[in-house]
Amino acid sequence: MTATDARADRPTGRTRLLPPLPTQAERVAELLRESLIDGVYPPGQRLSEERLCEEFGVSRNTLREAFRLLVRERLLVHQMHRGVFVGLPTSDDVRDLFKARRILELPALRGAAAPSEEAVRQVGAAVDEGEAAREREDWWRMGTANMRFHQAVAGLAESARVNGFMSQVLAETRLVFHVMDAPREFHAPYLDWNRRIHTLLASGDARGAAEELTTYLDASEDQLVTAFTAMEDRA
Amino acid sequence: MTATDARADRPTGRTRLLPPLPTQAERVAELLRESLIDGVYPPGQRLSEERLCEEFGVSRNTLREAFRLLVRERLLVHQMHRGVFVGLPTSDDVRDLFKARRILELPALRGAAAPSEEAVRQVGAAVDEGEAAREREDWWRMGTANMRFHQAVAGLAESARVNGFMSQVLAETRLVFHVMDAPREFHAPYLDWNRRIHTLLASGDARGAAEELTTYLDASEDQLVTAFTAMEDRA
DNA sequence: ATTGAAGTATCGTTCAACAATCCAACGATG
DNA sequence: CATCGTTGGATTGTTGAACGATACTTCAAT
Repeated sequence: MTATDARADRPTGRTRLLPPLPTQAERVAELLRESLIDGVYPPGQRLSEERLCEEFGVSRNTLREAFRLLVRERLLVHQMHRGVFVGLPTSDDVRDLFKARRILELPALRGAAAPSEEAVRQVGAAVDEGEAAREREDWWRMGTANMRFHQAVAGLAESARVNGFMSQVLAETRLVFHVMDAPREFHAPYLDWNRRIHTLLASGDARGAAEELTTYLDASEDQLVTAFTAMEDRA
Repeated sequence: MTATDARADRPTGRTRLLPPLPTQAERVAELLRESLIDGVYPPGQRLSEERLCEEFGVSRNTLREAFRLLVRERLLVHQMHRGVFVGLPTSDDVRDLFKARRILELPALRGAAAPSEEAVRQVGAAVDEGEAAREREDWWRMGTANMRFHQAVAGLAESARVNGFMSQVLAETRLVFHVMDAPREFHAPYLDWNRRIHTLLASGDARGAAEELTTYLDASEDQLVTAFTAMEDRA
């Protein structure tokens, strides 16, 4: 502590107007995160520090900072002296993810007795986007829209932290879909469910919407878990 | 990629028997985390890289890796070219934290129609510990026990991810208590509530337990928010 | 009092080096 | 032939120093 500790020792209380100007590590993490949910790196694969800091043009230390972030989000797993690997979810993980989704999504939907106009609109927008993508047979965007739908449902809780948790859960769910690469026909049947849920929600029947979502989640989990256990037994 | 790419490129599928052997950055993060929830560093204070890597005996790079972890947990906030600061929650944060707690705790409690013996036992243990601490007038452990109670309630969901989210939320809540340093009389009245909730839960009345918890959370939030807004207006 | 121009301390990032550790391949032993 | 040490190479873990970039303070000038 020097004589004149010049630096202010508390953060600006002002709410950020300018975007926080991401640091390099955060930018690398963002790029990696998108690559991961896009399935660029197959689940279970090891990510070489040497190769990636070459690829991104950053130093090893910066890359490692980015790794920590994604490990915390469970997109990567870290093994001492072995390196980081793309997450490889198991059927247990699938079950746990759906437990978390029930906890996060259902109360958000039920609690939406007087939901904000904007939040409901976002749910509807995701439904529209999904149906449009199905029309165009753009299966990738359809899957993305489905994720956005569930993100919007959790968004009804109007909580920054709940939103953060939910996006983590959904990112990990993307990994699940990549383990068994069958995103096409997987999301398609659920679009109608999404539409139904939104209709009930918009009409004020949060209760009914929650019931629909419950059966949705049950069905989706069953489908995934059976596919997973079959795959695991085969391996 | 050398001719003989020796390293296995997938993580050991086996569930961890040996503890993951924490890396240095994780150990530093753990120490810092405990210091933060213990209130060693007052909320809002800036944490100097130079001073802390001296204090912990690690290099700056390693310390920065630890910082990333805690920033992600919202215990620290990071400002570009300014450094990291201990989180300084506002009344808005308090409200958001309670939204998240309602989402996480209430469904876990309600969904405990057939709760695991062990999970309920842990809830009871936290209640016992709290009352014992009150007896001894050990206010610090009493506060800790109260946190453990709510962690155990969320634990009824039996989901690793939900548990992770909950411990984050509670760690941040500790920061809230440190902002207005009044942990003593704050937790005391809630112990009886905890006892009541556990009794109802153990007797199979999850519904009633959830109602008790609802009023608990409402009261606690009100108390905190009013204290916070008063403090904020004064500043 | 306000503005503006140094000065300084700290952060952001890179680089190079070394120790620790894991893994594959090899070879010895039964 | 199978099993078990040993060894060598590759990768990660961590450090220390360096340099540019930025924000805060100081102080002078208006």
